[in-house]
Amino acid sequence: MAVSEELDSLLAGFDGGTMCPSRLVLEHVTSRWGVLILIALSERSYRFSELRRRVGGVSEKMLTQTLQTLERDGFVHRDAKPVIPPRVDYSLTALGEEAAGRVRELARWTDARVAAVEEARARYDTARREAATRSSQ
Amino acid sequence: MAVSEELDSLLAGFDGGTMCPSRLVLEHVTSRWGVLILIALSERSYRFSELRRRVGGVSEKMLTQTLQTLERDGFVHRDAKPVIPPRVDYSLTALGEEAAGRVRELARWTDARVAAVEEARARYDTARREAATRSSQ
DNA sequence: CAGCATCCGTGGCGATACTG
DNA sequence: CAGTATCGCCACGGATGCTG
Repeated sequence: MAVSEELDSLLAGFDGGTMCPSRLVLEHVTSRWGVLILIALSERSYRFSELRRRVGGVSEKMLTQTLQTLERDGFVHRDAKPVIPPRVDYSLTALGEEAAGRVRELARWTDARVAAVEEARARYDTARREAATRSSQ
Repeated sequence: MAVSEELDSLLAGFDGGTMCPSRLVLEHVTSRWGVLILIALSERSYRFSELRRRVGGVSEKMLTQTLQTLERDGFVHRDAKPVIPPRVDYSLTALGEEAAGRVRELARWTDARVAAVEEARARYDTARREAATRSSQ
């Protein structure tokens, strides 16, 4: 229904025998650290360790790895200045800004709705608990 | 900068000692199968095996697991009819529709931009290859 | 049909050590 | 400082078999 027959290949997961490319891209963008890195870089450009501090809990390895994936996909621009000590600035490309905009929308919505989600969880948990005690009687 | 100091706790990852709740919710919504399930259910309601066919590549286990997470978070409504053979319909709640809307936006954008991403990858790969041959000379 | 339980492999991810 | 390289765990997720 609706207006979205164009997402068929994404949902199908295959594009004539091989893995659907758009699903791969979507997984990069929605990956655990990809989301947070895109949001951080949509604020401003960051140096490597700045970014590591900004995105709480990310390991050095995952930061490197995710940045490389995002750079390869054309979302992130890596500017390595040939100085000592090394200095590398990361920023979003035009493509990255477009993606980050959507991701931020989702993140902002999530942030706004956390309370509603936690209420739903409480209802779910008590409902399950009551069902459990009832069946054990 | 910009308009988004409200995402600070999300980026920090911690909310006064414990894991930030909004990050958990975001991870559920952006999880590998969560994204695709939300998109599918935004078309219409689906029965379990219907949904399994609609979302290509998802195993029965992951479909069950992801649906339970989304149901607990209040995104998905589970309607189990007491009939034989069993029939269970899944649909989005109002909260789920809101989330799915954002996710769909991202997915549609991704679908539209796959070509640009693949061009970026080609540029990245050839650039790296040239750098490699140059350093091996 | 719609699950749940179990086993089990892969790789995501963190921790550590080393380099330019 | 900004990485690369290596090791190792365990959790995500697939395959199989069983139940109401």
